[in-house]
Amino acid sequence: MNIFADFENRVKKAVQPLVPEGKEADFTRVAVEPPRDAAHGDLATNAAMVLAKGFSMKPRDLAERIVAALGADPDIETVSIAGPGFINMTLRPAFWTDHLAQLLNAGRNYGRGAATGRKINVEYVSANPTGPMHVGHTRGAVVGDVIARLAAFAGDDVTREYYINDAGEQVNVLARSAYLRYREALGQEIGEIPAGLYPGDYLKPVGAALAEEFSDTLLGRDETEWLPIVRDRAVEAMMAMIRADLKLLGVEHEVFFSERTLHDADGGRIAEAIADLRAKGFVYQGTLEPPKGKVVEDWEDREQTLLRSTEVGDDQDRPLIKSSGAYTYFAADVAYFRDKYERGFSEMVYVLGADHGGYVKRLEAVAKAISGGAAKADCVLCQLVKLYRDGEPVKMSKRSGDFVTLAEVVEEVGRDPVRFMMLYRKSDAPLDFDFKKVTEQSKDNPVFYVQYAYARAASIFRQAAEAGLTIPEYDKTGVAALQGLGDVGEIGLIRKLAEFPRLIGQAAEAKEPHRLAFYLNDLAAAFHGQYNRGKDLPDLRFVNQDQPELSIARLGLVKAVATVLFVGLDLIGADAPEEMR
RNA sequence: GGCCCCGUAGCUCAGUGGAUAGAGCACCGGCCUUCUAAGCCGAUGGUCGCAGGUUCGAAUCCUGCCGGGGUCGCCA
Repeated sequence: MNIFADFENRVKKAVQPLVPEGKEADFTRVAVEPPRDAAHGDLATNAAMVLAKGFSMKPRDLAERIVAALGADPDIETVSIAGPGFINMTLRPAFWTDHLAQLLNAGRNYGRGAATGRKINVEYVSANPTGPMHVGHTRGAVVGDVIARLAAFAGDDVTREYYINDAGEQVNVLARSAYLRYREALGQEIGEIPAGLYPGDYLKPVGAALAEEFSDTLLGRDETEWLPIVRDRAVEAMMAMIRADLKLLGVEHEVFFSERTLHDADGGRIAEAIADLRAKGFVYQGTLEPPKGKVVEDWEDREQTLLRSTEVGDDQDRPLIKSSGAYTYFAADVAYFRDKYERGFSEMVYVLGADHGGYVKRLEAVAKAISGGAAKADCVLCQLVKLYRDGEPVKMSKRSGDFVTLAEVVEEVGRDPVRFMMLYRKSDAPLDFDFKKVTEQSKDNPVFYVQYAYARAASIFRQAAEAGLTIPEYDKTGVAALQGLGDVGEIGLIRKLAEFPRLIGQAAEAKEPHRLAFYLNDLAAAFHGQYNRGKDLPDLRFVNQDQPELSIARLGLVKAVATVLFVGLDLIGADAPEEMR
């Protein structure tokens, strides 16, 4: 179904007999791509340029022989050599209409990859369970979610995972904050929330629930007694809130992994991981250098248990056990990676905020140390989102707890614009999000533009139905009906559609979901463009009373566009509306 | 200071080894007394931060600079 992969194989077959005696062809760099300029044809390959040296031939000479071999391919209409040795192919119109029929037969499975057998784990969001999701978490949530959807669609076995940081000091702070609200719920005067505790109102219901459950029995007791109880209730409540927020965004994880389980039984899982690494020779006792070029007050040079991560690509060895004997946060990370590895994943994707860029190397190092290269860590960094309202920056103050929450954003503009716009930029570039612009109904707003393309297709079908036209099933017998398509814009649309399976593979492989958003915008533009051509040239209109057969063929094309738009929007997690309100 | 990300048209950005580097916006010029709803068509606009290198070929890969952002911990 991926015509580029298809023709890549045809090119390789054509080249195989041309391999000189005693030489071997290295096909790894051979590619078949859509040419930049449509005037160059439908497909282009660099095979002659890439292989010429190994064959001890001149690129153009080799190209001529490849061209001769490809000339026998019945799907190729013309094939020519251009520039330094490009081989340009133009396919027969029947190939395109046949491909269109295949697309229509595949329906919403068009572009879906065959099962790869690869198990990949995508960890994303993993926000601390200390409050509601704020807008800063949104990008990573959407990016991770769509990376997972793309990978699954491309054929991988995907698990979406959320790491709950429920073992550190911040959840103790949460517990103390909730305890204050508990006292408040019992009618005590608590005054200002002390600095260092979480001031948000969202803890009031937690306090009330505690008062309900325990009445005043937690009062007057030592913190060591009430803290674990309050902490468990508070973390649970925060996670319920976070899940609800994520659901508003359409984001769901299969696994919520508790950090604390790694620490249970005296840190059994962590101890196992360290023992494992120790057996592999990566663990030693020692001291670290203070960071250079940065003044660290009260630097203490104490001996700790360290991971020799520099051995596997890290900049610096990392502490596993503090001089106090406690495990570091990093040690839990190591145990967590090992847990994933033991669950059979060969690729761990981490979607992180850009401020975690420093973790990339150490995570990659952990992957090498634990798996010996059998599994890899793949980090995707998401830059900040800046909020605007009609061009003016939205002020946010973290200190006062006056941040914009994810729920507020979704409530104001809707799930679809949020999801789409979070992808309308490379992850590692900062993103501007304008509350006003993302809901504008104009060509400048890609969310609207793409959804409108789908709605327009639906509208065309409604008109066709009124005109008494129905779309047949485009199975093998229906191919003939499509052969009336031949206008340059129509073939252009089919070419654009044919790029979809390739794009899916590339976006999934590179973990770059923004490519899908841009592709959909391009496809929508091509579709709107063809539609608009019908304004000046009535012969090109999709529905044309005078030419019912041609109209039916064109409806097949519209159906194909609608199908790919639907699948693409679905992968982004946005609706494909039948009409715009 | 080390490491990571970014630098492409006036603006916002695509383009992860291919051909004459693209899109939207802005600006400019037409069309918009009609059909297929939320405009359409066209033109202008570039030392791809700089300098080397690898390659048949570099915005893309490597090295070094310049500029912007992030990061550095026995924190979580």
